[in-house]
Amino acid sequence: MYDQLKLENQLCFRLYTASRLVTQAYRPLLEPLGLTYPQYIVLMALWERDNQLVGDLCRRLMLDTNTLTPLLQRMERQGLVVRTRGIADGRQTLVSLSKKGLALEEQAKEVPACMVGSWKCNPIEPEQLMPFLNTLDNLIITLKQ
Amino acid sequence: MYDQLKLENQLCFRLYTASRLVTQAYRPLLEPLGLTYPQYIVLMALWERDNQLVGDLCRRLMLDTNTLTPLLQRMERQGLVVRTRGIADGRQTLVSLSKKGLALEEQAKEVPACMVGSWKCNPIEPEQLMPFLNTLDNLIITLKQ
DNA sequence: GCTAATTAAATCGTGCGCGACCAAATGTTA
DNA sequence: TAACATTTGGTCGCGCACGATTTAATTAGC
Repeated sequence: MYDQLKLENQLCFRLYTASRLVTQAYRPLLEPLGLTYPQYIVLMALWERDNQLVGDLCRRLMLDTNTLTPLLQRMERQGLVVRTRGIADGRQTLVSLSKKGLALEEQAKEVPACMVGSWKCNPIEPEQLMPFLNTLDNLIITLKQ
Repeated sequence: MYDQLKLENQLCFRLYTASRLVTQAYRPLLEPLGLTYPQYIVLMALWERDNQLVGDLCRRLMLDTNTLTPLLQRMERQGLVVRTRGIADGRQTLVSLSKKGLALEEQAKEVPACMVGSWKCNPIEPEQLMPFLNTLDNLIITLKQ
């Protein structure tokens, strides 16, 4: 039995588990809006800036087209976004918010506070939050190369 | 545009992205062993303690049977584990390492060091590692309730 | 001893992630 | 302008995740 193979010594297992549990925790909050978690982050990107190319969203969310294209197609079927072919460049697809997608922002603005409010005890000391986020950002930057 | 809906302010988006990128980073290391990342963590659990019930693994990995059962079935088809019905209690399924699964530990023991070694720059300051892991653990404990 | 409730695992359906591959539009070079 | 390379999205297949349901074995109540 090698120490470096123990689950409790794994950074990766913690990240994997925490990410899954956070997504699970969002589910009851997003279900009333008819959204999955990945759909929610696509909308967050579009609420920040409407009318983005598929490629823009890929870079912003660090997802490849083989993930985003079907996701956006489902969202179009649900009437959350509209996809239109680029006029200048016929290869491009422009993703825009529908009225319904735009209106959802009003309901979604309560979600982050509800999430934090649902915790019985605070899992993150206030003074630990920024270092924690910084470490995550450094990890993302390092792994993105 | 609400601040609390900006992607850059989201803990969840960082966790989601970091987890995906870490799993991606493991891929080239695990592929030579014929393993996916979830299969790797199942094996880590079994290398720590062989002969566990499906339910034991569910609790240890915080995954439900509807994820683990098909995963274990694929691993059995690949000859990594053996699944046997409980003798005392016929409802149970005992998961054990095959010879091949046991032998893989020798190759896998290099994986964690290879992972760290592949980073161009160190994303985590040594003195930040423990607080970072603690925060992840607190997050997991809070969300598991 | 029979039935009801509980428990353990399996099954089913949907939605991601992602490697591998493909098609169309655009650029580039000669 | 014909030939080739590049860019942009899309398609396909497989392996998770996970809610919901089902099946089979055990236990509890009467």
